[in-house]
Amino acid sequence: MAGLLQKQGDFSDFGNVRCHLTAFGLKYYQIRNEGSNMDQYKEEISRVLAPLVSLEQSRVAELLEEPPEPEMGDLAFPCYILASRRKQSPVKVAAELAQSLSGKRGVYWEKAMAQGPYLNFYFDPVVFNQDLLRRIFAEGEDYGKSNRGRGGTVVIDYSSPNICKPFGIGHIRSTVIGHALYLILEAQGYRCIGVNHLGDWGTQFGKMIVAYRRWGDDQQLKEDPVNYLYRLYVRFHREAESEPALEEEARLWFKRLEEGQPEAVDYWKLFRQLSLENYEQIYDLLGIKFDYYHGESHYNDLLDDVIRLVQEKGVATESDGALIVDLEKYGLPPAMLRKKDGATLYLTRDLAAAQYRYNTFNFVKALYVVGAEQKLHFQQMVKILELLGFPWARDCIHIPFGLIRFKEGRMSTREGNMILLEEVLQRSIRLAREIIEEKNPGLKDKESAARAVGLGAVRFGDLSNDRVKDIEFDWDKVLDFTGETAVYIQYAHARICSILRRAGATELTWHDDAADFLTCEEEKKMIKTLAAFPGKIAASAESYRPSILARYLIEVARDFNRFYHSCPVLVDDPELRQARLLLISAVRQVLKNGLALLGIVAPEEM
RNA sequence: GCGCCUGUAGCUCAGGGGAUAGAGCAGUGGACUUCUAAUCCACUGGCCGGGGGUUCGAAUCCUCCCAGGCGCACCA
Repeated sequence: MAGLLQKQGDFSDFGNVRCHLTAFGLKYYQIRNEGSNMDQYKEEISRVLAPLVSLEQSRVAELLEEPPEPEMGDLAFPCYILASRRKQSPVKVAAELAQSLSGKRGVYWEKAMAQGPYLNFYFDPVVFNQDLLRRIFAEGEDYGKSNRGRGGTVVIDYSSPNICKPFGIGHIRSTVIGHALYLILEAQGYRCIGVNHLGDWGTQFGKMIVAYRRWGDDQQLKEDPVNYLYRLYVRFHREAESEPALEEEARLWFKRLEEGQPEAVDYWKLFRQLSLENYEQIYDLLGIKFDYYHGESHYNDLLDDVIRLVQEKGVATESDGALIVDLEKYGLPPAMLRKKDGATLYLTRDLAAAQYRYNTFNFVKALYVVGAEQKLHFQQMVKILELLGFPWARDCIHIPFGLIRFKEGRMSTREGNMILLEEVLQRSIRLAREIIEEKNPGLKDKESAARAVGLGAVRFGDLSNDRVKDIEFDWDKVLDFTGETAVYIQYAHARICSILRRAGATELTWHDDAADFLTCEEEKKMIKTLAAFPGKIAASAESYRPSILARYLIEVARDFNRFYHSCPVLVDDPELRQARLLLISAVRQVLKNGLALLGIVAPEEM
């Protein structure tokens, strides 16, 4: 077990330039459904209610909440705060309010009733359904989007693997979460810029050069570059335990690299190129793109300026020959910017990168989708940027995520104890292919369905849980396509497509009369859930948590499955049939739009 | 030692001041002559880590403790 833990340590160190992750001090705001139709409903109800309860209308709107059960209506006003003011029980207050509203209705709500300490409002279901479905049909692919970002630029630093190390399962979190945030923020009207901050600089290259010069073999490098480099890296650390001089030699080679010594630079270029080619295969498979591959080396020319700036501003001091920033006043340990041998560090490069990003892109936010274990690093970075007088320092936000860890004994790969992301993806796709072969042998394009399902499963597994929590890697769980998985959502989508195909309903147009037919419980619940979509995207964006959207899509699919089992769509009654076709078409739209924001493909057949 | 994160059903997790704490998996029992059963329905399963506090009301906020994880000057 100790051995395993050790391996885990190696692994996470390995995978980690930016690979694990969190946003400290982050408040998870409860988002109001800005731009969603719920606003109109709250607006109307709060306008009626405000004078009766002697509160500001906006305050009333804030207090309105959704009841836990559908029988309790659609929006509820809790009467507790009035109770203490009026010195009456909340139950009595609710009853009196209901009394004064009895027989009244609005455009959107049709009645108000007291239930215990709550005043519950019931929407007019026809108006509600018309409103919402009309909107979904009108907006189509844009349903759910908003323009809250107003074109502001958000720079998102994600994936960021370490050159010379294979793309392990540990890298998936930053890659997939970062990409989802990119898409989600884009849907909120931000201009997103994705940066892959490759770990292509640092003393590790000194180590690689030493290892390759000692033990390297051109032929093996050619055959399987990244794995071979990784083996050399592992070997370096093993040998360095008994021969500490290796470490010193590595530092020397990195120094040479920083000074531009040609042999060192040639090695570096070779290693970088080979690694990049490997990563790009995986990005292609995942459908992930970056606007810039600006690795750490990209900022080399700016490092002198950073050092000069911190010295001029008097924030840095010499200590034992190294250049550090004392952050004790701020409750943080000292941060080192230059080692005694003159070489710079990760933090130095990040300070340069932050300034570069601000100067180049003029961002409103710069997100760092990086493991939680680097929280301190980003606290130091932001504090130093503040000390340097940059007002935008507070817009640099660490989006942390938990580690992927392994059950003991689960992993016994011979070399290095690595699980390669590529292997995970391929296995998942293979399993999807087998299941499709078994369940739907007549399917035309099995390969693309298998890819959508296999890749979606892995992605969703990562996105559906709160990112701050550690994830235990478990093959059985990764390869389980039942229950709360992407497949569940994709399957609902495919079923809808199938019904629409059978009905020959390719071009559907919404008409308000259809709302009269969508009145059973499953339909009402379904429509209400669809109405929540824009608010869920906004909440995901605001708290940088794709899991909110992922969980919501499970709910949509679940509501659909319940509807599907109790309400047949292809019935004889032409009006009911048409109404249900319109409804499921709207569901399809939401599922498709939502999955797209998570980077998951929704096949029409599977 | 100091700091941060996590602790909810057997397992994996939602819920982050309000109405009886919810899903999935696992278990048991049902539902395919009917739109794909990768689905659905029912049942079983909880001192929400523990103690104190704030509040009309706490899984949720504060505080202390316990357990696990992650950090804490020449790695990234």
